[in-house]
Amino acid sequence: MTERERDSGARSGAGRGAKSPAAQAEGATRGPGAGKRAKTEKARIDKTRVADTALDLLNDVGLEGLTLRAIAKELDVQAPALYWHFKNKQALLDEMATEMYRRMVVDIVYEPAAGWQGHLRESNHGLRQSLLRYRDGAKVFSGSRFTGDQHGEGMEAELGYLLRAGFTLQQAVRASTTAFLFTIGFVTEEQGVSPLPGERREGFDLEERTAMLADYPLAAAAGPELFDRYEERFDEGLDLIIAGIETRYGIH
Amino acid sequence: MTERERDSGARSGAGRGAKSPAAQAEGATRGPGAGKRAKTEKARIDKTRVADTALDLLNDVGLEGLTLRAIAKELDVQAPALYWHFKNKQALLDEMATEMYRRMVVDIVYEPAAGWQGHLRESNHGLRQSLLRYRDGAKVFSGSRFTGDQHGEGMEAELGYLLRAGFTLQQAVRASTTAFLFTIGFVTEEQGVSPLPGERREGFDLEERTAMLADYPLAAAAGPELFDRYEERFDEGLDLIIAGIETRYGIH
DNA sequence: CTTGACAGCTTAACACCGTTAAGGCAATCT
DNA sequence: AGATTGCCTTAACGGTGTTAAGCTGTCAAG
Repeated sequence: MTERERDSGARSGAGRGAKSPAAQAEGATRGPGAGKRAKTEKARIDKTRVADTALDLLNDVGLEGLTLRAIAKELDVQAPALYWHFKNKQALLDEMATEMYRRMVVDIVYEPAAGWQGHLRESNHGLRQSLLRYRDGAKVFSGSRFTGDQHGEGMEAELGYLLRAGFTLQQAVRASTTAFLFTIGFVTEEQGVSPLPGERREGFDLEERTAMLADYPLAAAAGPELFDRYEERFDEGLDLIIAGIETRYGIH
Repeated sequence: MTERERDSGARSGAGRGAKSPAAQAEGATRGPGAGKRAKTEKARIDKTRVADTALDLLNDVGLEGLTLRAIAKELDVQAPALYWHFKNKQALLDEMATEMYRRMVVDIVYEPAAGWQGHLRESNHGLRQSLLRYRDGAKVFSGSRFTGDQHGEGMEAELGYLLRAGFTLQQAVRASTTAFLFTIGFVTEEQGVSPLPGERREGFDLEERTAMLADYPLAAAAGPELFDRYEERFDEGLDLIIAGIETRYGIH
């Protein structure tokens, strides 16, 4: 118990004759259709449905409020039931992150003629949008690891694209991870101030900050460039990185 | 209680005739000297001593294990005593982050002749080193906000340096935050794999990963460039960003 | 058609968490 | 000397992730 254990090691674990649950067709019995989170229907739960529900709930209550009991309630189930499908809460969060990634891959559309610069821009734009779609999305995403190997496909495509553009494998990895890590850092910070697009967390009054930093005029003047105009600043940061890749690797 | 409240608003708060505690000379009574965390001596506690102790403890138990009861025990005190000095746990974490920043500022030495590129490199190197000094350092740091305005000084110096090198204020802010956010993202990811220099978290076996991604040869081959060689990769990412700043802003 | 197995849930409970309420004690001020 | 007040203690509350054990419906084998 000293360290979080993750799901390394044998998967046999806790139960009596535990066997990992089989994947299951969705909404087999009736499926109310487009209705959001139908509370009335008591259907079987499975890994995917739990993750979906948890992602929905995340936007209402945030990461702190995302308790197993709350998720279970949304599913018309008792909290320990979740342990049949997940080893622990972290495994559920991992599944949520994986699901976020799946949706991201689906959402991104690549303009064929945009070149590797456009490709990198599009994938990181898509990443940011995907993270912003959920409250505390960046924290959930970066605090978890993907389950399975489905992320391999997206990564393979991105690396392949860069190699064909003339990158070495090492250059391709370093270029894309630099952009990736910037995006993660950016959105983490962004959501610390603005948890969801349009909302703004308390205690981030720009004028108040300016007043407090009156002794440091430059730092004070930097306010809007630090806690506002996220769209523009993200684009600019990404452009800086892309320009650096062009210059340093000599690929245009 | 729906949202974390932070210490916005009136600082009067909880107590009966609460008055914010005065800063206090350290180890007034005896001060056992260089001994680490002397458990025997029962001295007065204050904000700084609590944050120091908590930072020490952090390296032993990690962010998850950093409970108020554990911190209190280390200080030979009961947990609720901490509420005399801090509004809540988040305020304590904020103080820890601020203390991390203070130590960082002290540690960084700037080579005068290095130019703005060297300046940016040095400050981000210093930031990374400071975060790596504590288990979950990046998470603590990026999940908190500074108390007071002491960070204004460092920011003022950095921005001033860039302005003198020919940057506009906007360029200076965007250049330095891009590097800053990359560093935060990088170390967050790094500490997810290697919580402290030398240690490595379980479940991150490189060979295992390679085997799992056998269907995706590029992604598989990228392993060492994703979960190893952090020093080198950080330098490279930073260089990419600096090169981009040079190119895009035309300042060399 | 009965009988077992077993997947998938429920109920009960545990240890621990952050936090609050109330009171006690010692130093300081009047 | 008496009151004040800074700083800490004890007790307790509601909530958390997690485990143990038992119940129920489905479904295949006899």
